[in-house]
Amino acid sequence: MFELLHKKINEIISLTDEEFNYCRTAFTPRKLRKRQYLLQEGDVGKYQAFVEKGLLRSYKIDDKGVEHILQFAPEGWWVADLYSFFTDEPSSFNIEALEDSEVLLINKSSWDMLLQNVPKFERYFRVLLQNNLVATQRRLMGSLSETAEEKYLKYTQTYPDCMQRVPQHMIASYLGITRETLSRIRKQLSEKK
Amino acid sequence: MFELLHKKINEIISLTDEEFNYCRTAFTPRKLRKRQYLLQEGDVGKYQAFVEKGLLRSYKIDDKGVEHILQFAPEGWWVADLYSFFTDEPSSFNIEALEDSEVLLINKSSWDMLLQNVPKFERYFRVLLQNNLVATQRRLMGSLSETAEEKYLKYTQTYPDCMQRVPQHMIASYLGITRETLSRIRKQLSEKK
DNA sequence: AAATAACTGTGATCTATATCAATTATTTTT
DNA sequence: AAAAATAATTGATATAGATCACAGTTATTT
Repeated sequence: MFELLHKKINEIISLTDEEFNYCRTAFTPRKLRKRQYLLQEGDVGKYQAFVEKGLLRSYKIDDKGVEHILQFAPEGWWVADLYSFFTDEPSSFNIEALEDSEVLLINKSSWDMLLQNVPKFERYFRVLLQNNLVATQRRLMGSLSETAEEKYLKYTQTYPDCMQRVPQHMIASYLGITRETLSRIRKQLSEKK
Repeated sequence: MFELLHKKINEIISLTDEEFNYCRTAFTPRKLRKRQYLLQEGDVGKYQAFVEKGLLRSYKIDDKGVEHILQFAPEGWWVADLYSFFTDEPSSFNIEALEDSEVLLINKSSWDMLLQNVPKFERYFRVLLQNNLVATQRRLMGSLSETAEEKYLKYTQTYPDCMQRVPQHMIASYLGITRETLSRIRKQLSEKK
């Protein structure tokens, strides 16, 4: 159950067996069925989730009722509403399993304890955030400068595995375009090459 | 020279005098004249900069030659190309002073030493990154769901001080719209109210 | 295996914002 | 204070992508 987490942590910091055994106790495993929600808009995002198996997405619904996907989280990724988690404010995000999934949940107090007892974890999370920030900045710059087609090609090339597991209209929502536009782009691409 | 940095660090972690004195040695002060560059596209971003005085921006130029502003950095903010800083790859960003400014620079090896000698800094940077990530995610979601007018109102309300110090066409570039569109939006807003 | 629900494709039309082009402020430099 | 550079405004026109509407597929559920 904790193999992938262990492996991922080890890529960034090295833990003694004792430290990792303590770490285990901080998490609660949970299984999710396809379409099950880990967090719904309006609730407080009490957990950060590490995905051991399956695939989740976090998204938000705007004033006009349109969904916008912030993140897909396949195996080995973290997903949460960080703002809600750290402030205890109600979340504006939804987090939903797109496949039957297994996640490891950590709540705020366990997380605080973990950092206190194994300070190396400050570094682990710092590195994760750093990488996530760089990727999010790229996505933002791209969303301001690229055409719909460029975005589509970029993300299917960057996350080919993940994009294949996800329905097209969600890819569109992730890219910030409509499903109709994405459908037309795919048609064009298949015709020209 | 180090007052603001000291104050800002203290908001997140508490340092002994000894620790802060060590911290000082990690930074090099630098004055920048208006329009002077701290980093140019193609060079490696060797420093993270803390702004003690003045105002900088980081931006990127896309394939069509259009500028896109990632960040304005007034007093108390950090600015850098994190990707280039951590990987030593050439940067695709430019960082330019928009006013005469004073910054504190820290290079990679000093930064590594600082984290090694004062591990509390892991937490300081983790918290900075966390806040930055949340803000960048918001900006991304906004860029996908809001109209040009909504974006304009949101950012002038969120950063009123900063937005007033910056020429209009740069606000437009930050929002991801053209200067013409911004000009028309401002006209409408001034007419209707 | 039907029935239902979820997803994808395609045409017709609309719209917010971009682009192009020229004019008028406003700063900055000499 | 004039000249030069930079920034902002305004009009006319173009366009990428949105919206609407419906038909055809593919998955799930009963």
